Amino acid sequence: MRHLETFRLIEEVARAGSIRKAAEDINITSSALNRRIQRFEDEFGSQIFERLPHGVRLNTAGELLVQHYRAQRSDLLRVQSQVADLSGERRGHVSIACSQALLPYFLPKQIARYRAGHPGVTFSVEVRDRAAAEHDLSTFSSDLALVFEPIHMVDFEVIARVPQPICAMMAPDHPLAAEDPLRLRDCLAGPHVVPSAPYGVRHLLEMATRGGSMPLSAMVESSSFEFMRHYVLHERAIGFQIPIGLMVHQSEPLVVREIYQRDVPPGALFLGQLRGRTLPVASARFAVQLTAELLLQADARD
Amino acid sequence: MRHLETFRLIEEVARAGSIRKAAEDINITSSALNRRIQRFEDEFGSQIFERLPHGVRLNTAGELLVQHYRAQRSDLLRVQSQVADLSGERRGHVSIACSQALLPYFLPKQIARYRAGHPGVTFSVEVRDRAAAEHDLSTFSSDLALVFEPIHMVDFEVIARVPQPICAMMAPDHPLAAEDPLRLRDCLAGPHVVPSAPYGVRHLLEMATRGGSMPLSAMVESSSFEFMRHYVLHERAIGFQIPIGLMVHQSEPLVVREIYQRDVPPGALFLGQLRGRTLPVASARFAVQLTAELLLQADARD
DNA sequence: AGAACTGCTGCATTCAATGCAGCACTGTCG
DNA sequence: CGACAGTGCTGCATTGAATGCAGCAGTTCT
Repeated sequence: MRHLETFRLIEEVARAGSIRKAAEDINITSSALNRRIQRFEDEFGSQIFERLPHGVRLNTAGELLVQHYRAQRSDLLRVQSQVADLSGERRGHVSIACSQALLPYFLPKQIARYRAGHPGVTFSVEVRDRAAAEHDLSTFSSDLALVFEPIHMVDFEVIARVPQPICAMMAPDHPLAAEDPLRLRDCLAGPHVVPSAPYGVRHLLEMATRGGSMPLSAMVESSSFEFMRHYVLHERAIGFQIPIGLMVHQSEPLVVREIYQRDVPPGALFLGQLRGRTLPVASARFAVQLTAELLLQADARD
Repeated sequence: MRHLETFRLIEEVARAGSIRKAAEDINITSSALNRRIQRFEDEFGSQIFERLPHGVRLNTAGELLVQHYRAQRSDLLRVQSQVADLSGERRGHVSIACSQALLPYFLPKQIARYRAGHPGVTFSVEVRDRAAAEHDLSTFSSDLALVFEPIHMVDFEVIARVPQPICAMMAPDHPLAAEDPLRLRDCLAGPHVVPSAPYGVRHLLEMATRGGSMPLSAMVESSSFEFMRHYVLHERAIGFQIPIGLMVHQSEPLVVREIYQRDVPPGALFLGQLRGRTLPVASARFAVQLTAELLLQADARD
């Protein structure tokens, strides 16, 4: 336990970029902090910081060490959670990095449902684009990632995967509101708004229009799906989103229509964890619940 | 680093079965040790020892914790070894648990060859039966296991696998020395010596004779293959061993003959590590060398 | 009943970790 | 060029957490 303290100091120094600055943040003297780091480097057998004229920076050994300690800390949490679990306590914490689409409906409902059964479990939910979500997994700052169309997948171990067709959203009086099938070219012919670059929906739209006669020509581009959802009600425009981020029976007068799948191939929503990691009980159980629910939704759409 | 000290104490107490006894072994007072353990349990949030009238014993939480710390310590060694490696040092330690057959020829040669290239690397070799070898992996007391016909394979991740036919060994003037093919029933008709129960060779012989007309009826049973190898030269008996434990051109006048494979199916020699573990560089490199050599030997026999 | 264990705890001591002040050095800016 | 604001590092005195000592309460075995 105590040792993780030393590691916290190391992490703090790495973050601050200077021993003195880190010492201020932690409220100890710089000399004490300096000595602890020197002592650690002695015991460890190698420098972990390179000394620059304007501070310090982790060297390769340091990076390796930080990675080790993060894994170790998370594993200790897992053990504690397992111990709590075997005394029937069902305590713990679940941290999730997810795409925007999960924020309004899906995750709140799922978390509330889980907490109804296990009130001792706490949650943290962070919005991340698909690159950042994977990064969060590998730094152990999130247990689970729930993202649309992840990119690298190297550290990402897939727990569940459900297809998500791209949908168009629009005002009820939009000319295309009743069109069937709804073609992509018709959507793009009129005014439309698209998500900004790092998002999966944008990526799929790019792929679909590449080489085609009808390019993307968005009048508004945004990183917020919530903004776009509201925007299409004001200017008669088309927006794009995946079904899990939209409710069928919602209060707003929004029409949601699946785009003809030949025009835009459906992407997939991935639930994943860091490859090879053993999750704490609470996270593992919640992942099981999510998996079941996702498969249920996928079946319902067929 | 320092924290692993506390863990060493915990391990010591678990081994000794009593705080006072452990304190004597470590040369500190029992009160100090007692307090450290209590403090740890406070920080950890749960008891890890159950207090019995005659001492203490790890409870379930404790077992979980010990497992965690062993993994953590070994991972720290891996990091240190990687750090040493990136400064070009090629230091480290490789610990191997292996079957007896590897002791006389194979491992000495392989280790010497490896150390010729990397003099900074040290080795430890422990003889283990196939159950114990796997246990050594899961307690992190060995990096690699090289065993004939392992049993459980749950924590055992196979790195390489080579078939090893059962061979009969005998004096040059034994009546069966020139028999071709050499049938198992002929071997068992005369006096023979067999390995004791936990060994793979014995297991395969049992399987081969089960239900057959010619049962095992060993006059001598031993846990030492070296003993058996020498014994067959004194009384005109047949012994059994796998090829890797025997040299073709050896000084002793011993005849080694492969038994007709329809009579006794060949077993396999497995090189393995703990499932999911990342080995220190030295161990990983040595495993690569072993794998190459084993495959070479397998090809040579075809 | 007494001896020999066990884990646990109050009190004094000790030693490792800390805070303070100051040194040597580097880069910046007037 | 020189004052200045940074940096990491170190000698010395102080402090506080960890230790040792002695003793308690409880159990088991002789």
